[in-house]
Amino acid sequence: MCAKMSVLQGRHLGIMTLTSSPCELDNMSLFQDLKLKRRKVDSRCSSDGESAADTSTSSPDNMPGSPGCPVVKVKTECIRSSPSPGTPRDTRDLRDLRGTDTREVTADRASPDSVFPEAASSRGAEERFCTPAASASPVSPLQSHTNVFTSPTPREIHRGETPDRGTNSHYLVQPKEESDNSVFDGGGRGDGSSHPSHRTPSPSVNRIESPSPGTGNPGGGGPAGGCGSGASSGSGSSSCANQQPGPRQRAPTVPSHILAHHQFWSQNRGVQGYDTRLLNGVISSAVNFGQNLSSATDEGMKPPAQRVAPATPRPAPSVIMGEVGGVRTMIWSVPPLEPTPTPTASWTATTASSSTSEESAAHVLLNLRSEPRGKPPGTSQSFGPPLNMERLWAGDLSQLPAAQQIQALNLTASSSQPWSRNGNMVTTEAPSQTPSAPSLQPQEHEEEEQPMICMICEDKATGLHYGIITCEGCKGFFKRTVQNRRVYTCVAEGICEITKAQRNRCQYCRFKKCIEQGMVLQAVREDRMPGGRNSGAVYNLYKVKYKKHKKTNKGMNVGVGLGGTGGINGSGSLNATKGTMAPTMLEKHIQAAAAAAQHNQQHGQLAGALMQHHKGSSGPESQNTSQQPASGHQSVQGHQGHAGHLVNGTILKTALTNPSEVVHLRQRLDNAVSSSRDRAFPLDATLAMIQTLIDCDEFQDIATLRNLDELLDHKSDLSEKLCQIGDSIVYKLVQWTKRLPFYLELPVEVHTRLLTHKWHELLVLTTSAYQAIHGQQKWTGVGSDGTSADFTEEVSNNLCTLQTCLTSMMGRPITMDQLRQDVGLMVEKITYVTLMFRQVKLRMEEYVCLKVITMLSQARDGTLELEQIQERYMSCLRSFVEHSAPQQPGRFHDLLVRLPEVQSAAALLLESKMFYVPFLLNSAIQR
DNA sequence: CCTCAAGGCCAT
DNA sequence: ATGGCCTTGAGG
Repeated sequence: MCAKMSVLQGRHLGIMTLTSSPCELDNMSLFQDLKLKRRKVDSRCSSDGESAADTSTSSPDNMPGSPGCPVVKVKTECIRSSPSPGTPRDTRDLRDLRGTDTREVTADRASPDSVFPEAASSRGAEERFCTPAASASPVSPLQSHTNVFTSPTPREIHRGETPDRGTNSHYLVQPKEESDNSVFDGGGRGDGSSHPSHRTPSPSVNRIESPSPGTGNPGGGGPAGGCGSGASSGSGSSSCANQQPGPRQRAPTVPSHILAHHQFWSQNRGVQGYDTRLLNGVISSAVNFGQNLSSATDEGMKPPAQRVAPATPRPAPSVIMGEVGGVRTMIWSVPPLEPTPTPTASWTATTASSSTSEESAAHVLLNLRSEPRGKPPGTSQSFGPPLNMERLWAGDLSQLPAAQQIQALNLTASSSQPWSRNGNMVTTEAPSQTPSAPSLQPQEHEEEEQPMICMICEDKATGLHYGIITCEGCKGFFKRTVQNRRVYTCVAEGICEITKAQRNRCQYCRFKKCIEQGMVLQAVREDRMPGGRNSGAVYNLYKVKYKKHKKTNKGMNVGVGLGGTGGINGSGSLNATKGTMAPTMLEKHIQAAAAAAQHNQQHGQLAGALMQHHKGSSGPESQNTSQQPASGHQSVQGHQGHAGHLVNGTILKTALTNPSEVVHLRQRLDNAVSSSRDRAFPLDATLAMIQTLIDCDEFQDIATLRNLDELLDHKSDLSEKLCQIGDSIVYKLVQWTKRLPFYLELPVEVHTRLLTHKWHELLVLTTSAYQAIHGQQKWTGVGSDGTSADFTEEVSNNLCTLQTCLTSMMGRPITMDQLRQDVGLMVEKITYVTLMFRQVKLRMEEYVCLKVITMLSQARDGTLELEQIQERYMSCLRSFVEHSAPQQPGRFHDLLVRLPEVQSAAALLLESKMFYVPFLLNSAIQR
């Protein structure tokens, strides 16, 4: 039981109790502590081949080169698993540093350079990222580590062993903290001293000799080629460190559990904190479960009791923890010293210190006037919205500047000339790029071979890359970022200037600029096929652009009939085009089902109703069924390859630990042998599986607030109520997870990740389904025929309910206007989802399947295991639907295509942070 | 055959 | 990790 995770001793889910750490540690260090210990534990435990191999067979390019970078890098698997043919170029074998706590290693050295002076001396002229401009005083490694901590992406989850389960497989995340050789290495080819790589017009000049040393084989460059160093680095994360936060602040002595509790609810800015808390709660519970199965159902897992509201909030560093889309990123920044109560609404100080004020209470409850997410408080500077790369890789393209994405493909007269865009494009971000740089105007003399300027860094451009004119560096940077789904973080304010000299200082801002300037994600090929011209729309479009530009320079408007841009719809839902990303299992199903049920039009009516209220919120089903990623490449999952794994002890193990699940494993094995999608799911198995899900769902308990009367008592403390609700949500969701029949099939970490990613969708789905199924008694007058009048009436009803509840909770009236302004959109969206479900007459059996499917749908990082389980419930749902509603051949599809709407509503819930709203609505149903 | 925008390689 | 240089390969 080496992965005991003794640092986590949460008594129950609600409290993130980290008793093993000194109470003065802040959240950040606690979490870090946890991760580090966890990793050490893992390295000790990884006696099997995979983990060790993962460490020892890494490409030499991933070897740490020099220490001191304030970046905690996370190494991931090589996307292409071929071993690197080359030999290590760095003779220093630093592998002994791997698998150890970098913090321990680095903390002992006086200065990074003292260990590897040659590394320091080899710094290139061009500063690499992460290198503070004034790096005279090296940052303490420990301090540096706490600047940014990015936990591994799901992609980094490796099969191995799960010590705390005593099984032979683990999904343990192994963050490899390495010194970043990119920081101090001498690289710096972009210092200008090298020969410009500007492509001369005559290709023959460049085509000389060079029998490429390593590979030689032309085919080697193709997809089957070796795993070059460039491709070997997985999706890590890094950050720039233009600014270093001050030294860690010592916190006043506060009992750690109270501190943690308070910091979650009162300090974190909204959902991120909530996620983290959820995460920790899940981890705690899971560990409890793993350690003591017998107690899991009784003492250890009691619902959270009421807690005393935290005392005075301490001025701790602001920690932005958590994740939203795929990767957890933690940023530690020192808050402004002056106690400026930023309007960046949060549970922050207002919750604890101002709860006596009715105004602030309202503020807390309604989370009024919150600034855009991610905007650093105190910055009045105008710049583009923050780029959430996790969500970006999760397929949410809505945060991209849609106009610019389209602009990259749309050839309007004014903006189609990349040369001029460099100077003319009004981007809020990086407003002025070195004005001295010559802004080339193609105009009449475009045929003249003037050097092109990179639209990102103003280096010498080599042509059109991914949609815009860029240099080789930015081209490669963009390619690597997209290919590896890297997640960057800017520790400054996200407005770092990107020039040739400084482009490597902040990857986040560089990539952000790439996006803003119109580089096209979809142009990075998923299949990595070199050469040629994509026959896809993306390539054709800017091929046209380039050619037309060269030939006529006339303003032209190429119709962007680009299906691939359909993801820019603002909803961030499943239908968001994944571009280069392979469709998820869910999407495949939706597509397949769509093909079978194309004629089905039935819910356009309801969509129209919503559209009346929200123009621009496009119905998902209208798009997702027709879209395919730009490259039709789909990795064919080898089911057979996993059959052996299933046979190999899994069923036996399950039979011993969870006999009821054997039938499912059996089914899974069958699925592995022959594609389950085409097989009929036996009805009896279907019903059994569904009944299991229904039994473990506790629909009403999850969808409602039990103690609403207590919450409505405005005499009690508001923050307490909110804590209660939050505790309750975490508790219920975790309990539900642990009751799931496939709970034992997946490691705790995976469950944690799933719940962390999906909690808001699960809430919306549950509460909406509950309202759809049980709420009809209340509003008997509603015909549920999906008319606009129904929708309006439902929204009004819900708002009234909400108004009543919130007024009661706060003890002061809330106007409807205020309510509409702050939660109107969310309530409408949730109502829409509810009506959707009601319209299709959602059944309990279908709801439980959808819930599991929702939970298991991962944008792209889903493991095969997840997909298989999801597949199982897809088949289950389909089987049920086919049997229960044979007259509705399109029902299966109809149900699936509603999930993106759930996601969309959930996204609003996340933004509003008022996660209790759906519960209030449902509680009203009960009363 | 040429073009050129993909991806790969590999020294830094 | 970066970026200069190379190969690739569909399209013209």
